[in-house]
Amino acid sequence: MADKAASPEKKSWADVEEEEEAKAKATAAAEAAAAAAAASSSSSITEPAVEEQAKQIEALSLAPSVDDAAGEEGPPLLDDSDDSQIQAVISGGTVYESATTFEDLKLSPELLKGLHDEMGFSRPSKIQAITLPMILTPPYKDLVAQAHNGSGKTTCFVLGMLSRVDPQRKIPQAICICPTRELAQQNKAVLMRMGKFTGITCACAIPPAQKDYMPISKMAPITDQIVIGTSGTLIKWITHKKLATRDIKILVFDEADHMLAEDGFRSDSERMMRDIQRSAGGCQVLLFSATFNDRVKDFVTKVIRDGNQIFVKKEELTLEKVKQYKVQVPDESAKIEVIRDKIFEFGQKVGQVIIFVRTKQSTKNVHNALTREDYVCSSIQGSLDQSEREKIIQEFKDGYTKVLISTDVLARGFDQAQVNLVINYDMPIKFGTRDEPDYEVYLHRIGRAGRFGRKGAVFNLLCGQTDNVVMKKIEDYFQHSVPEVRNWQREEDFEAALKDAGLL
DNA sequence: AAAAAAG
Repeated sequence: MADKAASPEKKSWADVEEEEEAKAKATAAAEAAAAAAAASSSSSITEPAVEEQAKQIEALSLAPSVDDAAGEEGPPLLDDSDDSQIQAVISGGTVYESATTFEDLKLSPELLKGLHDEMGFSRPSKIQAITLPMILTPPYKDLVAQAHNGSGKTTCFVLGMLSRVDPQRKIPQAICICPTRELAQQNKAVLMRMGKFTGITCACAIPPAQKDYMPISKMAPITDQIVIGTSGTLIKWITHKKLATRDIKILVFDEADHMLAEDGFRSDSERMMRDIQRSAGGCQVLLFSATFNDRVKDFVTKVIRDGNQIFVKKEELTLEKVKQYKVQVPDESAKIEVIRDKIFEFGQKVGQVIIFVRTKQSTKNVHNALTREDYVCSSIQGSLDQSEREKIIQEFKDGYTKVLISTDVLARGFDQAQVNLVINYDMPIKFGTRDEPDYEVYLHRIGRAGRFGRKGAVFNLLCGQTDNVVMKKIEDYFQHSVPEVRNWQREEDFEAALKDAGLL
């Protein structure tokens, strides 16, 4: 309680790094909106005390989510003292105390040690404070939770899995499904660090590299308590009885909107859910993502009927600290020129860069075009052999390569704090359309910069009329106007943009 | 016109 009053700057995991300007103010405001959404989405408020709390939360949502410099009029800035008014969030008639500290959550000493000593987290982030009690309190209701990119969702479900697993029993008790192998591996790495002192083990269910191929019949049954993987391999392990599902207590869908989208992994996900629910009975389902479009949200709320729900309005979803820009270029070769001669000039000084392209072939083309003796670039896409994918990711995470060209394989979830510049070489388009943006992919891509409230910049390279139509639709959708870099040939214009973003 | 996973 005492530290609550004396915390003008929010000491959470956002500031593990040295940046003191990463005060996570934007995150706090945005997450309050999440809490408000949670309160308003619950229809059955009965207890008066609860109702009052819900009103407080609702009131918070009226505060602007803009911080400094935005210059918009309106009520005063939502800061941490207001923020601390959030004590409980209710949903479906169950009351949950929001957690102020990890200690409030009655986590095991081993887990607390992992959080503090290994991860360096001092306090839960907002989404963690709200969802962890929901995840960890009986009757272990299902949960669908939306929160901003880089706000700490992974910790929510990793802690959930680690807490609900019995370390003494050497059988699978928790499963996490991810859309890409990279994300599965990353989540496993986080879980292993956080659970370092628990003795809990974890298997990664992704296809092996060519050189490690082994027929499934020769594979030993899984004895790890937790399995994290991609849908195809998980299903394969289950159908070949290498992964027993009867003791699964918790099933997590990371990037859940994509895992449940019709043009995503819905059929695989439904099959997993059906099989596990059938063999394990009442297993808790957790759905996490930064995005849930109306279509998916509609479907999800039908699937998770009796669960807790937290949603964020799409207008409040863009990260304040990640400045977006558009750059008009005459043709494709100008895109290369801009990246090489303008953006790299400054971008390289600043941190790491991810360049998103639409097709696998483009990763190679752009890679070749950008390769010069003084720039170390690498590129990744899903057709590479697994060992190659791992090597490229490792080199990037180690900071050996500064510029990574990627398809949307890395659009979601990929977490590298040093990435503060994202370039949309191609704009994300819904498959089968010419000028219909994929809003969710756009948001996820730009979320690769600005992890945990850090500053970042995005350059959208626009060439031709359809690109402009797409950009305009994106601005309208998120109700966020994107300024233009005036002249693609002027280095000073890019310098100004990066300065404005706080990167220079 | 096609990212992603996997058979």
